[in-house]
Amino acid sequence: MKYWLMKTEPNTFSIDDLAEQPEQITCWEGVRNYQARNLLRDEIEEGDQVLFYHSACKTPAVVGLATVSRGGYPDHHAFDKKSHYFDPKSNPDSPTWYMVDIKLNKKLERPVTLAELREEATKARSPLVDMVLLQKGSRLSVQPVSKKQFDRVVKLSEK
DNA sequence: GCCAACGTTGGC
DNA sequence: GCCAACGTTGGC
Repeated sequence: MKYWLMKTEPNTFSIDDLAEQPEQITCWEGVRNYQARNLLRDEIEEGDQVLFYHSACKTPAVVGLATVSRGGYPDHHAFDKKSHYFDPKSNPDSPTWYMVDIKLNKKLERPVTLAELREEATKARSPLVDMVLLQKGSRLSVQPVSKKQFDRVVKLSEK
């Protein structure tokens, strides 16, 4: 089993929006970055665990936990001319873009803010020192997280 | 709203 | 293949 962090802008799709989906499942469509695409297509599998992160908002934070309920499959929104995510490069015979489905596990009792993660990362031997999210200039919207990092974030949410 | 960092595009 | 211009991300 692997661990991931996925970013979303709460104005577009928040943890509460996920909670309102049927079966609390959503497809993670619209990722249009090749590095993230490769993860979605090749690495992320059913059963993997996800940190659900709110970005580009007042208080950026990990706000929930989710489970991958379906591994990588073509993002059909790219084929739909009417979709905001339409991309003429992609076609059903040779899809450029992929997505996964995730299911809400739980909303964290207490969000773990970016500021808190940064502070935690300054501590000696913290597993968060090399967390991708905290690297300068890192903007990858789907990123790997180690088990230790995942567990530490969960623990911080229980404080 | 500002702006640094990064990714993509396209001319040459 | 280089690189300038442009677009996007995302923290602050």
